[in-house]
Amino acid sequence: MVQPGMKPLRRDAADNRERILSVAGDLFARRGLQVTLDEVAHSAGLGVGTVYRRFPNKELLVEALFERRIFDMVQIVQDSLAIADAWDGFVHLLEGLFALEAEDQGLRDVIIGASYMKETVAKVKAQIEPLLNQVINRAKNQGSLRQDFNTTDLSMIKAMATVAESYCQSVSPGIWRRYLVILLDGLKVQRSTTTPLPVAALDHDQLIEAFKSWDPKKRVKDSTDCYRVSNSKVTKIP
Amino acid sequence: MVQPGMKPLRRDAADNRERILSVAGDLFARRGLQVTLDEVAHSAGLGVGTVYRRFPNKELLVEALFERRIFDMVQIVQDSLAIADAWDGFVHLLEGLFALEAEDQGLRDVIIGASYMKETVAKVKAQIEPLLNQVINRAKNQGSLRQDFNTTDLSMIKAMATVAESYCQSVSPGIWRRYLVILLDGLKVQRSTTTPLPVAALDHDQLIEAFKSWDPKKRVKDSTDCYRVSNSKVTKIP
DNA sequence: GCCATGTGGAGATATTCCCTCCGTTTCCTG
DNA sequence: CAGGAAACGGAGGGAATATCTCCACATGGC
Repeated sequence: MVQPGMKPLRRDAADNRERILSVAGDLFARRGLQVTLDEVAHSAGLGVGTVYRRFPNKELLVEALFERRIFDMVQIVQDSLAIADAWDGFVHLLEGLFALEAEDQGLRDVIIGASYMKETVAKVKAQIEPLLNQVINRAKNQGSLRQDFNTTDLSMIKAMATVAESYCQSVSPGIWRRYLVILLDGLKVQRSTTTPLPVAALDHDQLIEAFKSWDPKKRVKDSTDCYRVSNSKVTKIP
Repeated sequence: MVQPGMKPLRRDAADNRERILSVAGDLFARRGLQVTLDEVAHSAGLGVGTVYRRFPNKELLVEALFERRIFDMVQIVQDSLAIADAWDGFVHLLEGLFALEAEDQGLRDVIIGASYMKETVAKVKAQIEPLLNQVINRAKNQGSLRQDFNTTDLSMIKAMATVAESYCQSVSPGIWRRYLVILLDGLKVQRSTTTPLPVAALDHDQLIEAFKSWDPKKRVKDSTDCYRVSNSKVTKIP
């Protein structure tokens, strides 16, 4: 990230920059891009001003964090096409794409919201689209994926698996896989039995807990790592 | 709603009250409880002050609109239990509950958010819960619903069907039924073929359109009916 | 025609978020 | 170790956005 013609950052500044990226990545993953840069600064044990010197505005911080990961999508789709069995390829596609988004609300906000990194996202989506169609049609032609499945269903299925995760992330991260399996069982043309579910359901108390954090007003000020900086020493506060 | 000991409202005031309820119901259904009372007033062709005299605050307006519909949930669950075939009862349950919520974002906000009508919602949920378990267990014992289905999955499945609708409501209302069928096909223990989908998928352009309205910042200022009031005459403006 | 009842909508109040500014502190080089 | 360039902290400016109040003015009904 250090530009060619620029002096390298002073050591403390470079450290802080890294910590900002790390903390922001955490917070965005947990609570989405709605997290304030003020809050990022606090969690990193820094003042807001410091964050804004390193990343002149929120957009640029978001770009620094997500640029790469957006292009990961392309790789996933290509990998899926390279898998010999059409159904396995389809499953690989869903698992790959959903994992990216389900486990990082920040990335989700970038990809489905139209506020940050519009052009990059649009470019990648356009690049991916024909490949998605190939994966889907291959599975339909094989007779494993239901005929009435449409390309646009992909986005909806993604939203569906993802929303389950977003409700439960704090309580049982990775639960989206449970619901993906149910969906896949619904997308297969025929099957004689159910596929075992890879993750346990929430229990009653967990469900209650999960719903609590769903109130938009009380959006959990989830405690991430917090740092304190003093005398050139950085300590992590739990 | 006219309290026993209170004078009835003047005719114009009574009319306006009705129009407020009707307009607010529409707007809340489409865009959720985030709709401003200022906006409700405008759409009804009235000033904000008028709305606030009739409903001293937003909470009370919300209650006036949704009190009944929340109790509809109980009826739906009871009906499901009365259906002879266990699987049919289960399907009836999902269709009934999801229809309520999927097609009215306001009601959804009341039921899942914890901001309005907390006590009422909590009471109804508590009342319903044991019945839900009966519906589910009956279907599992019958051997039609997958054994690993848990009561808590119900909330997640509901969120899943509902999120599809909330993306697409403006473009293809009722599309949640398409995804409910896919989910049901995934929840059945075994099946030899897929169940026909009751609603068409979005086409490519519709998907794009649907995603546009997903930007929280540009949340569609969807045009509902608007009224103009002058000389005691109310005209509807399209 | 009178007046209790109802109306409009500007704006007070509160909150939230992005970002700037500048007095102070820290690093690093000579 | 001293001096200057670089970095830091965090109060607060400014822009949105929402809820709700207030009161001069209009209206319906007796």
